[in-house]
Amino acid sequence: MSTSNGEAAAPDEAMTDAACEPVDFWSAFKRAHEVVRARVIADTAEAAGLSEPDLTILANLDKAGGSLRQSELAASLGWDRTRISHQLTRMGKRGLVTRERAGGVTVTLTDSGRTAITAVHPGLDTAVRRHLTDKLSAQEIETLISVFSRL
Amino acid sequence: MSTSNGEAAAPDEAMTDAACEPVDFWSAFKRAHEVVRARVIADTAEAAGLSEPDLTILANLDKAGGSLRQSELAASLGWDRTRISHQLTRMGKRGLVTRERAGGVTVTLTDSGRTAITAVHPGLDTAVRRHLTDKLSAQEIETLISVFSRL
DNA sequence: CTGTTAGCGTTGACATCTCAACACTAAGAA
DNA sequence: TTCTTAGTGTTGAGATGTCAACGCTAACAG
Repeated sequence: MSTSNGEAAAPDEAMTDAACEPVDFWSAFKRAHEVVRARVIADTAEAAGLSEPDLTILANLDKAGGSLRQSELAASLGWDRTRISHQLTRMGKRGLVTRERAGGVTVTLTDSGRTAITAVHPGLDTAVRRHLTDKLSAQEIETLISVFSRL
Repeated sequence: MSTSNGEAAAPDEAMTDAACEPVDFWSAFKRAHEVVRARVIADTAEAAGLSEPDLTILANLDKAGGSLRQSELAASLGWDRTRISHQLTRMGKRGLVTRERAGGVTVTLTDSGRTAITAVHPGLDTAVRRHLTDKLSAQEIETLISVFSRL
């Protein structure tokens, strides 16, 4: 409609032509991440009335058996202390987790939280397949794993 | 105990190397994106007293010659209208851009804004190379470009 | 016992992002 | 003209992320 200027504005062009500028390659990376993120969250968290950080915390707690030290949660996610603290405060108000002092602080799933993550978990795997891995060949996935672990 | 089959997957499965599950592959994707983003921003925007959204807006305005319709800015970035509006309000208060009504709204770099983006631009390219493309082989970059454009 | 140090978590202020609701303009239909 | 519709931008509220400053606890030295 408006971008008839033959150069800018079209990220698709930047992508197919990314070999020329590292910055365009980085833009394509950001765009791909954002697109997949939005689709996966729409199919999982949003469909269950949860936010993305809610889902991230709940999934990690569930994988660890239902409770974790707050610092371990932070470390396993690569999150800041204050970010975890604020997020758990919000989730506590909504009844998804509880916190108890025991040396550090131990975070535990409530029944409500366990119910929520149990309901979402299978859909999460399905959504990631549908929006990401199903669109890639086995060899591409291998390459990406190698690349991601190097960064 | 929720993951009765999560880690007990038969060894003969011999999945394509690392990421046993799509969800783990997705986590690695998110982590890689976040790591590169943090490093690039630290070396560019933060070093110049700008935020990431500041830098994104300024770079796009500069590439377009210094001014753009607000709606075109939003379209070229894939951002929401309200997001652009709030961000430009903040940047306007800091003297980086001006806005004028002309049918729609035209956004223009101030001298201050142009100075800022001009100072950062070369460092941006360098940072992306250092933290991203220099760590990848030409073939890997080719593969990633193909993957990103498919998503 | 007292002071120090380090680790862990909280809090408040502020920046950012999203959503819903509203306002303004332009173009076309009645 | 008047009404309607679409496109565009703003605003306010709430959720989220980041930073600096603070409080608490444990370990340890004096």
